[in-house]
Amino acid sequence: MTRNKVKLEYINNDTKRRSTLRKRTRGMLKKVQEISVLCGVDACAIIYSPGEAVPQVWPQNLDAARILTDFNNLTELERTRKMTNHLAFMQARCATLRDKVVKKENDNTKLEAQAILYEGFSGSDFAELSPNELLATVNTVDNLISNVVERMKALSAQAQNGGFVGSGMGGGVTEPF
Amino acid sequence: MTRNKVKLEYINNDTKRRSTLRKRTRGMLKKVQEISVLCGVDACAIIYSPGEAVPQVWPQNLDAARILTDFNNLTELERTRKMTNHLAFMQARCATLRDKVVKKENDNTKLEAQAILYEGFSGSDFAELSPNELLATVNTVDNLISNVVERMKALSAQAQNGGFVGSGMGGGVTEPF
DNA sequence: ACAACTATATATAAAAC
DNA sequence: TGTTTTATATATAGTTG
Repeated sequence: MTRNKVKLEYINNDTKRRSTLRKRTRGMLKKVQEISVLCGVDACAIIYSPGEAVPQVWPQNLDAARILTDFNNLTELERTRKMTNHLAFMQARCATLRDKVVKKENDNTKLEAQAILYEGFSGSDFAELSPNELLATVNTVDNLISNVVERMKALSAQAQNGGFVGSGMGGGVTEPF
Repeated sequence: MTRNKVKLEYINNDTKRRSTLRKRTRGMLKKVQEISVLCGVDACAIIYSPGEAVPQVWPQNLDAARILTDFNNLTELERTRKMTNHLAFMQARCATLRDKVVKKENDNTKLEAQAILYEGFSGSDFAELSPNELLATVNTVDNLISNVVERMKALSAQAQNGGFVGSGMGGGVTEPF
């Protein structure tokens, strides 16, 4: 990861892989020592190198054995509880995100419908619309009609004779639904 | 070991030590994963953080236990592996959803901008419309509806079952935006 | 295949938020 | 107290002997 950046995947080249393993093992063990000294914690690393009967371990003394034993002595419950908590957390988070996506999708559909409508005014092609877009458009149109009707009512109340009101409403508007 | 070089000895400052532990633990676990993937070896690290009942371990599933010990309770292993898989799955899903939200948000912004633009052109505040303009609008809406109906017919002929056509028409129409 | 060397990617201490 | 940013030390990929 230095001269070239290296992808995180199994190194097929035998020589390279072994060289990398050697170098990184050294590095790892050094880091384990550092964290343990700097922070005063029990830490331990084990790396199985192919061909080596005994894995590389730090710390090299029997402290390692004690650390491992401690780990194994953790009850199964303790170990799995942490995982469970983590899982529950992730699930909750996922649920939230899902809701968010749904909401965004809705907003989106409405905005698209609106855009389509406006485009409709300027003569866009309905043959291109998908079923969902059509439905959204229908909704928008309906809303538009409500607005128009309301406006007309207001006007007809305002102007006593209201002659124009009866005319335009007819056939096309309400029937197809 | 970066802004300042740090001596390899116990860090007395509480805050610093804890911060260092957190950061280095992350780093360590990452490196364990890397060596294990790059070189295809079994590797495992355990770090006991004060205050945490359970040590930080990589790999996070009980493969760690397999690496550490010879115990082979297959049932237990299987069970935990499932949880681990599930967890990994959830994590991936969360990532995807997060991306989706971002994307939707972007789409949304664009659409909003578009809507604003169109609105600017057509100045469509209905309370402002004159009777004549209303009539024009009604006609336009009428045309829109014809176009939509035509398109729906085409689609319902195209799709044998035509399930969508019947569904959304009624109730949704009144839903305002 | 290994150790030493270098150029670069990473890790991370400290600062900023 | 935890995350993000920044400057620097460290780790290490590719190279050389």
